[in-house]
Amino acid sequence: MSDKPQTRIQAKNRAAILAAGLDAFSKYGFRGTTLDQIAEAAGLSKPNLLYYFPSKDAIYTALLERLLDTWLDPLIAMKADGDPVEEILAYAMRKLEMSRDYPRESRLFANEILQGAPHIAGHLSGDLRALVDEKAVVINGWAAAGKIAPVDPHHLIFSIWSLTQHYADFEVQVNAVLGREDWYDDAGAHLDALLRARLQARVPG
Amino acid sequence: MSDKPQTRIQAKNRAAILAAGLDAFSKYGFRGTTLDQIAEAAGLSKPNLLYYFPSKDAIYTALLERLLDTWLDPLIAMKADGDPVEEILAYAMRKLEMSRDYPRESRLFANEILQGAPHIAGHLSGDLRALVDEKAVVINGWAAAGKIAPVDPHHLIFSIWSLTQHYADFEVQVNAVLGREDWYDDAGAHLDALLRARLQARVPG
Amino acid sequence: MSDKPQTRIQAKNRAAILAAGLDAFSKYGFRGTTLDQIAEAAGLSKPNLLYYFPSKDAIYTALLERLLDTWLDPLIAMKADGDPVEEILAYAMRKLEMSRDYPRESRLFANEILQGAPHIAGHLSGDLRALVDEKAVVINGWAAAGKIAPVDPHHLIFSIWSLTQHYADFEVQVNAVLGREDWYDDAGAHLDALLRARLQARVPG
Amino acid sequence: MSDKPQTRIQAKNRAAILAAGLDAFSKYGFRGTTLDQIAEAAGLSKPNLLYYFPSKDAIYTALLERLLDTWLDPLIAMKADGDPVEEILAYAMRKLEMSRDYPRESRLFANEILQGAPHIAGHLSGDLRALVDEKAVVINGWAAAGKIAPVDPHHLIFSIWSLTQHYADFEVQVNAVLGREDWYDDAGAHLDALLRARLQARVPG
DNA sequence: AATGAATGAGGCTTCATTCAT
DNA sequence: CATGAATGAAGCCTCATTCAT
Repeated sequence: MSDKPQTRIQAKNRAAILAAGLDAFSKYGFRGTTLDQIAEAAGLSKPNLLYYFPSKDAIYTALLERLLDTWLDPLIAMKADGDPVEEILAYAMRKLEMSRDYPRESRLFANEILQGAPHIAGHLSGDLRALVDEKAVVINGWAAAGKIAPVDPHHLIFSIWSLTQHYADFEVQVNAVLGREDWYDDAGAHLDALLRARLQARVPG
Repeated sequence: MSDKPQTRIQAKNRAAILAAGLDAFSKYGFRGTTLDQIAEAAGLSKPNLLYYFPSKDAIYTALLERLLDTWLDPLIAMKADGDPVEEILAYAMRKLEMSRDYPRESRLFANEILQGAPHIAGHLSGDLRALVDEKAVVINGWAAAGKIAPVDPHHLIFSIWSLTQHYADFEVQVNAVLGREDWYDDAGAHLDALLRARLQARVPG
Repeated sequence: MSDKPQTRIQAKNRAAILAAGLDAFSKYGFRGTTLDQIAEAAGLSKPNLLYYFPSKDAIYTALLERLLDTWLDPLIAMKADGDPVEEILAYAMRKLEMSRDYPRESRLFANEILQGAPHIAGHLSGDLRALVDEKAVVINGWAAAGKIAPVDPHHLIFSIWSLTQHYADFEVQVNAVLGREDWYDDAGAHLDALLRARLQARVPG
Repeated sequence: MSDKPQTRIQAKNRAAILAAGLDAFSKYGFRGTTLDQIAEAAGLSKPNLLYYFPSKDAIYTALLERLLDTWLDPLIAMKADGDPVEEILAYAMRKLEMSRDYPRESRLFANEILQGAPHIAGHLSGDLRALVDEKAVVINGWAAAGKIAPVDPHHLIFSIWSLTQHYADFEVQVNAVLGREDWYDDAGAHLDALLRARLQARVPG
């Protein structure tokens, strides 16, 4: 948010702290993470760490804010003037990619929500809700135009969230059940088929 | 596991502790929960609580074990000799009901998995994997018999898990985005349509 | 001390408690021993144990008193009218036997003294001192009569105590250094030779 | 072991902690000593104390290691090329001096052994045993050369240990029985006579 | 910009003892 | 005689944060 001018060393240390914090918070949760862990992983002493961020909570909040900055980008990128099915599928695929490329961020977010979203409740019922409502209008428009099968747009979006984030948030379970870790392409194909079938379903009658 | 005979007071207090523990652990995670919270909610002093369970971990583990005892029941109940589409949809609906009726259990499980499943890693790659593999054979059989569209059975099961558990695990987000809490029927209808479309899809060509 | 009439079961349980207490206190010290340990080893519930002895301290004190009842017997048995050298040597041998036969009692006593003798300080400067002084007179008499070499009687008695109790109190060290546990006869022979040489030493001149 | 460079304040506080710990552990044993006691005596807060030593056990272990570093020095100093009787007597006198000058260390050691030597069992059957065996060879050599009377060297060493350490470990008893505390010279004279008589004894026949 | 030192609050657990039956 | 239930006090240790330099 705030863009204070930073020296190079400041930028480097702040980045190291955030990286270490992301690692720890996504793995152990807020309470389960200690400043010692973060300081150690960031290569700083604890007081020095607190020179960059005033408190543990500040690190966590900074991570969450940074996350929210990009978390919605894939949905924002879904444009009304594209091909409806492809737009929706592209959105789902972007989300799946994020689960692959940024699983820690996904788990950080999941943790926050699980705990009741204490830090971002406002964001959820504010920015997020507004964006989803806006995209719901788009989706309803596509359905009204006969470009996709009629569908509850909110729950469609929830479905895309859950289907994709699952691969990051429940990664250990996926790995354990499949017995291997190279399942990404299969997941993508499956997701494509699942959504495509639904969006192109003929209305009975 | 071992069912020692318990006095009435023991049964009552153990139940109170487990109830309080479920509440707290599902909300704050293992580390974020304190024995004081649990003791207070259970109406016991802290040492008295430890008279019934030897440690914080023991409470958590007992909850997890109790959960795992029933967690897989819906999947187990999916029978090879029923109507394929209806069996799968019934399974999904049972899972959705569980998200409605036992959201704390779902969040407890989600928390455990998010942290890397430290307590139940063995269960995941043992019992769970075996059950899923077994059901995958059934699903593949249905597809081979032309009763459902060909589908990756493992990822289909993951989809059902994620789609349904999402409503428990991300409940605050769902509520915030929808602005209301009576969305259960809509979710069910959406889920039904989504899966039905996929299972009955005609293979192109 | 107090000889209250006891039922058979009372006597049995008191004995079991004292046996278990001796075992534990001699091994872990007063603070390092828990009532749970004693109760478990005695085959009683903790409240039941406290029915027989009102407190942990009472068990410890009872053991100490029982010990003191016999602790001085070997010295008491050293008689002025016997053969001086043989009387003294017999005393030393009786003490050595006690180290072999009652090492836990010896360690219990050593522990108490090491801690500053909080429970038996009075006994030390009372009964014990009187007895030692009395025997010192006897020893001095023997020396004056030319039956043994002149010797400081108090320090002679200290020597016998330390030389013999060492084999009980420092048993693990003795075993570790010797690499075997069947050293009792050697210790006896050594002790005999050591004291005999001193008592029969010709006064130079 | 590792001699990390320490700031002056570190050296001071570590020394204060070790001094306080020695006092307490030698008096009350490991279990009987509390961190509060040590912290209070060292003039530090409890968490600050734990800033210097990671645990109660670490303090105890550090004390024990420091003790073992010098505990054997008197025996090591007994040289094969000196006068046998004087070497042995000098050893005994050095040990007696240690009982006078470092009684707390002696009691700390006695406590550890009494409890079964949980921290230093390895040392006893390792370093200690090797050293004693080595000196036993020396003593046997002296006896074979006719310089001292034949004697079991291991038990001779045990005798010296017990006779001297007794004055530290059982100090309260010695004081109580003698009714005074200035007995050191008498003890030395007695010890000298006792050992000298044994070492110079003519073999009968 | 950085660190060594310090601490108050709290967390889990133990334990001697008491209460009620 | 005996036990299940309960507790207050204390013990070890952790941790976010502050202080001093």
